[in-house]
Amino acid sequence: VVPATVSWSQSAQQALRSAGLRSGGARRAVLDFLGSQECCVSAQEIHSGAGHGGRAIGIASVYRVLDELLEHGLVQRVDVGDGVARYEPALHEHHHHHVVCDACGRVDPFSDDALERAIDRAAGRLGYAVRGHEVVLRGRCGDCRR
Amino acid sequence: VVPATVSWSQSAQQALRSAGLRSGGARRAVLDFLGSQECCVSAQEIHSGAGHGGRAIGIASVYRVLDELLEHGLVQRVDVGDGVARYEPALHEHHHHHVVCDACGRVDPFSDDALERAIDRAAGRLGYAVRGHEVVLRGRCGDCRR
DNA sequence: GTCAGTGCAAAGCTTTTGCAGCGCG
DNA sequence: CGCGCTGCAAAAGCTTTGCACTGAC
Repeated sequence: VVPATVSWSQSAQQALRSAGLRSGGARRAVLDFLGSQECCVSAQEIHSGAGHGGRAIGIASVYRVLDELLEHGLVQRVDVGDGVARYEPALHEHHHHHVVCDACGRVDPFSDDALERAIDRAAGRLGYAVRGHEVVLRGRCGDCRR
Repeated sequence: VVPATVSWSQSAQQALRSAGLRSGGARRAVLDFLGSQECCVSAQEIHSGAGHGGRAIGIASVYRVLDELLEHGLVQRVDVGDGVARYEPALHEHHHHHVVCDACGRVDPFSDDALERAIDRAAGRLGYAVRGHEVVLRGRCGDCRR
């Protein structure tokens, strides 16, 4: 699935450029890092994991880039209930949700087509123009059940 | 639906007592306030809305009581993505989820049986012992669509 | 009388904002 | 070569913790 992730950071960069935004080092570093991730990551993880040319980027830039990406619908914010916001690329081909372990904090992705259909049907019955959704399951992971 | 909410604060109080916890003024005030709410409320809202005998309760007590309630499964934590945690009584008869307006921040509850069934089925396929879940839809409410 | 519960104040975290300077287009 | 992007540092929330005191049992 490497091709898909690579193309996300590229198409995201293009989308921002089309929106009239310039491309600086910090933004490129955040895009590259996010595109290389399997699942959601926190702002702090992006901060320590992303860098350009050996130099670290400012934490403020991380939050600013994430804000832009959110506004353009290029990333999805994920809130698993531990007080830190996580973010992941909005890949429509690999749409998924998350299970969180109450004991160790581990987060795993999962996907389910029937669940998606049920959500779409429920969303249609509300007085909202629904544009996105998020499902979080909580429980104990295999390791913590022992 | 008043009877249901009244009984929640009472049964929650009883549950805590059974767990060997004492019953102080702050805890009773938080329980009464939570039981009287229609939907999820933030810790700050509980702090300003709950009081006992004309005296306000400390914000620290609010968080401590919420922690106990969470540990005993008596409240559900709700995270709609604005950075503040919200809480509501865990009423198994009135289980529901939330829609959030991206524009004005409004939060509305909704429920859907087919959605619940889809979640249960999906949860059964994971290597987790799933004990709870949360669904958040995002979009524009009727007022903000104009 | 003992010890959990409480309130206040201070500390800890995540996230936001102000501002001077660099660098993309 | 102007204006947006960046980094640093300070500020702003929300939430947690320490501590002395109150009050439930």
